[in-house]
This record gives sequence, C-alpha cells and structure tokens, in this order.
Amino acid sequence: MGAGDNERIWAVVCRIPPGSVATYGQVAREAGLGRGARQVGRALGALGGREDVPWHRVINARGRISLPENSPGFLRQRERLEAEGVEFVAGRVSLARFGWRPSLDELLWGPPPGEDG
DNA sequence: GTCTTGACTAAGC
DNA sequence: GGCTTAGCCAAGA
Repeated sequence: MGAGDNERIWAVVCRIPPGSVATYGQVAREAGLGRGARQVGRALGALGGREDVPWHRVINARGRISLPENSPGFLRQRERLEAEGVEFVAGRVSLARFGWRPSLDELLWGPPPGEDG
C-alpha cells in the first residue's frame, strides 16, 4: 500500500457522474479496497480542498454527509450537490434516487472505451 | 510495536 | 430516524 491507493480512490471519485452520489464503501470497492471505506474518507481529506476531485459526491451509507455541520466542507459539499440537482431531505440524500450506478452508467453513457483510448 | 482516533458499515433495539 | 455494539483498516502519538 502507499500513496498510490489514494490516487486510485480519487480516480474512482472522478468516475462519479454529476447529479449522483456514491458511498465511501462503494468507492472503496470500486477502488479495490473492499473494506477500505475509512481509507476513502482519509483520501478525500488528503485532497486538502482541491477541486481536482469531486469529493463532494461521496457520502456515507446513510445518505448523510459525515462532515460536521459547523464544518466549511459540509456546506460546500451540500451546496455543490444541490447545484448538480441532488435534493436534500432532512439533511439526507436519497441513495435510491441519486445513488451512483456504475453498471447503469454504462447502459446510459455506453461501454467504456478503455484506458488506451 | 501498542494504544487511540477517525470524512465507515452492518445489525439490533 | 436515532443510538449502541461489533468489525474493519490506516495514520498518528
């Protein structure tokens, strides 16, 4: 393991389409970490607030933002999500409506062309 | 090397 | 929907 895992996590987060959200566990599984849900959160924190990665599309399995309400990241994440069309109900997001569908995404956007091109 | 903490998750009440 | 317990992995002191 190493810093390379973080880049792998960010790569998965970048795969999350706008208007959708993914859970830490889902990102961890996509990144090949499996139970590394915690590592995902750590990787997002390692960003330091960069806009290079859409970290705001990552929430916990309860559909809630793990960040504290008084944290600037909380407001930023929620605001960015709403800007993409994600609706917040009682401070929660309906994963059934805005939950990321990697498989479904291929059906809607088509099959991935591959890393080579 | 061990103990504690943390942007987590699942199950039970 | 909210709280508690158990499991998991990684970083920091």
